[in-house]
Amino acid sequence: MEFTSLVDTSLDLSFRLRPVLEKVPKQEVQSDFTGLSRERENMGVKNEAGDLLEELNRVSSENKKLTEMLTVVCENYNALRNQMMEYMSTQNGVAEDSSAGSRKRKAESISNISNPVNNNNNNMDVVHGRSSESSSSDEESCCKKLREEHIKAKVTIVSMKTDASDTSLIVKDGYQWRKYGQKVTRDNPCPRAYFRCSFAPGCPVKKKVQRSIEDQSIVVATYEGEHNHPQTSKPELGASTNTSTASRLNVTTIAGTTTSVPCSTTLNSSGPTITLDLTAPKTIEKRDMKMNHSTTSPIGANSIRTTTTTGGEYQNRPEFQQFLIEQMATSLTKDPSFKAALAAAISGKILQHNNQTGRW
DNA sequence: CGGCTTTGACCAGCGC
DNA sequence: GCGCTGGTCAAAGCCG
Repeated sequence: MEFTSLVDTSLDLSFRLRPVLEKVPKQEVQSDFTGLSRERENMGVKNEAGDLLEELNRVSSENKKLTEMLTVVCENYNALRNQMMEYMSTQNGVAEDSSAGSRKRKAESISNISNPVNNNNNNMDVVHGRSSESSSSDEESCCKKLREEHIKAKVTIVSMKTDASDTSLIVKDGYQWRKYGQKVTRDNPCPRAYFRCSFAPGCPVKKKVQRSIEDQSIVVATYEGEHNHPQTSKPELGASTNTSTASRLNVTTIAGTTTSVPCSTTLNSSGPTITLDLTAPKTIEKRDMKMNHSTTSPIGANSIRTTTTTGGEYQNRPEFQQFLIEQMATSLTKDPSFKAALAAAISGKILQHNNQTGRW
């Protein structure tokens, strides 16, 4: 799935404004407004119209910039993704993930992925033994990098704001998970929980969940692999959670307390990052809906950030996309400045229509 | 009783 | 080779 179709982050901020702007030259709109103000002989209205017009122009230009930036981002992303897909398609004999098996089998599987040539020459390896290994060290190094890239290509990171007092490490994402381990890592005192998808026996997807060291109210889930089965239930991001133990958990969000960046799009080295508020749509401000190509916006309360290296499976969910669209629409309609701009555009449209028809 | 979580032990990879 | 670290296993216990 193309990123552009993944989430329509163009926002179409001018989905009401653009037609007006395109059909009505700015100068014409301005004259319409000044004409309107003259007719009413009301300076206050004139000033207000001027402000609205100024705001409209500002929003329009901002949207234009955002659209251009997004276009560039999407083009770059799709180019990279196409390259990755080409590489993936050339990887013949990519073994099925053997995570459910022993580590030994896993190692063999990785070997098959990374070095199909050697795999096809097992006899040679047996014959030449150690010399074969040493002579191919460079090749192994290269394949190792490719293998890492292959794995990373399936990695999706989702960070979710939860109640800091909640110690559970559960993210309800529509799938059924079975916890198989927990570990305290060196760089983070908060334990990391390991989950496997338990819905389908052969599903290779694994998930690591750990609280952010910077903000322990943020739960970071790392998904590895791709599901080979449909979603088991509708995700309830930001809500009380997990599939199997939801009744025992209380991962709640703190609605209405955020001053975060609710919806921004960033681009890191590995792909686009979408940061959006999933729990407090009323707090979204239009000025925050700018793209930042160099940094990831801070995650405040009640926000969720998803980072996909290449087309992670999570954002591919129709529910998630619908959620994004609804969030964007809601945030826009809640924005006073957006309303003002929209009102100005509608007024301009009405005036244009009246001018064309010659009646009010 | 089956499925799940917990948790200590084990193993492999990596750096020194 | 050794120690550290992350990832996984598997036995024990819990829960519906």
